[in-house]
Amino acid sequence: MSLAPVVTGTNHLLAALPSDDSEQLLARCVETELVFADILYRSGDPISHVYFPTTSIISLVTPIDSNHNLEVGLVGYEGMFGLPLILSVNVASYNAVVQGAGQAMCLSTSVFLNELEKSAAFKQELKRYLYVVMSQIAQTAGCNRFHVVEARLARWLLMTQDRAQSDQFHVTHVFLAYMLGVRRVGITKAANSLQNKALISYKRGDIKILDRAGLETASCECYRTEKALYEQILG
Amino acid sequence: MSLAPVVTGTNHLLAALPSDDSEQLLARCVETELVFADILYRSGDPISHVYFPTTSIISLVTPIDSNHNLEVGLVGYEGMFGLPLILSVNVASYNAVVQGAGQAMCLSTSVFLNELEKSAAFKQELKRYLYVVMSQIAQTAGCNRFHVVEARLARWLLMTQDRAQSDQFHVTHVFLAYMLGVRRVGITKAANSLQNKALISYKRGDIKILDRAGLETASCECYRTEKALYEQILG
DNA sequence: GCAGTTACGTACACTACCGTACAGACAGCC
DNA sequence: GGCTGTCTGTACGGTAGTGTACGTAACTGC
Repeated sequence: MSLAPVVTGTNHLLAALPSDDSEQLLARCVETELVFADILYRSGDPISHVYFPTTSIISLVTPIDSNHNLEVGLVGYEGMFGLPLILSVNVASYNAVVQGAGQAMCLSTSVFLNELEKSAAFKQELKRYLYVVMSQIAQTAGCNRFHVVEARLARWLLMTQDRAQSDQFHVTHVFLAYMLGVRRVGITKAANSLQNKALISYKRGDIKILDRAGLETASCECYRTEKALYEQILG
Repeated sequence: MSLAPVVTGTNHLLAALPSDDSEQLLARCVETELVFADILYRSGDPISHVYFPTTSIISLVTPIDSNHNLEVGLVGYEGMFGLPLILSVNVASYNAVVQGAGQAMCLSTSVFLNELEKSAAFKQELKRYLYVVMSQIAQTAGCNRFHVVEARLARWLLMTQDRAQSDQFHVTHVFLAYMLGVRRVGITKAANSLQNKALISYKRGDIKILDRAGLETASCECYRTEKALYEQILG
């Protein structure tokens, strides 16, 4: 999310710590490979491990009713999965789906809670991150309510590009439809439109961002709002 | 939210504390009258006071873009306003609008933070409440995305009835339209439909719940989901 | 008692999205 | 080459919602 150049393979929350705390913490982390489309947790599950993505991306998806799911957040190198633990609740509030394969730093719950008590800076950092996530969920809520599919798709692509740290990544229309809570056909139309405007190109799930600035124009203002909030609170 | 009878004029979060903590805290609270339609805070404002409603109701409304606002949460005697402070962030994430006039216990931020440090039970209670609110926001997000206006209206009326602790309260179609993020006319149609089914009656803003069970059937399952979560975490 | 304001009802053309169905295009595999 | 599964494009009727406009009823105040 930062505009500063990012070293691939680091997690911002961990990197922002004082070097003492950071070294101690990293020593206890296990670098883990997250596999595309894996479901790490389902809403209601007890949380046994937390994840700090470095090159991977995790989607937070909330089940609404028997027919519907909706993505409410995206976690990449700028964030973490396992926030309920900060609130002393050991229950996942959302489904956690691996949306982009890659690496993540992994800690067991007990070790994580231990480290949390040891480092005030760490705790502070994560509390602020939780605040940002709360705001983002609400923003996403409204975005899903008011904005058209094409704008939401553009926003999603931008957010994913930020976290993928690459201008191309793999994601099919079916997957996007699931995330945005629309029909696959709705994505096909919107994606086609973005492609006709030469903002993106795609072929069998391989999406490439061609014109980032244009995509920002095509997206709703939610993208900028979210980014600004992150900078304000954690920048 | 509890099914047990509720003494009007108490706040659940405060009442749930050990009697020592509770007495200490109540001694520092100032009972305040909240006026209908007052905006206590706007998103981004620094938080100078926190509120624990007893007979009042506060709506959390998130501004989405220049044309749209959306209610993401409802705070009555079961909750509080001022949660960001628990995360050490002194910035309101949402607009706080008085949706039901009445009393609330009020604390200045400094006193609140002080009390928070003094009582582990208080802190624990509020962290759990924050967890519930986070989940509810996501649920509301999806509800707004997938469910029809009539079902959402029914849910809103039920939630408000719980918090108003009365089967009648005052709210106009315009106000409801603002909260649910739809046209006023959309509310008129939905409300009319509920009235024709003899579930509610209304006249110039005075709404009366006639058939609670029927209203629960007419509402989406989100109402039950939310209630169940609250019981599970804070019951 | 009239005027102004507030609350609710109805009507109309329009749009985004839905559910479903079907067909073409491409990739991997035997 | 042909088969199979995956991914994308197109098509069609249906619906819940939009923006706008206008009308009516009820309460409020001078």
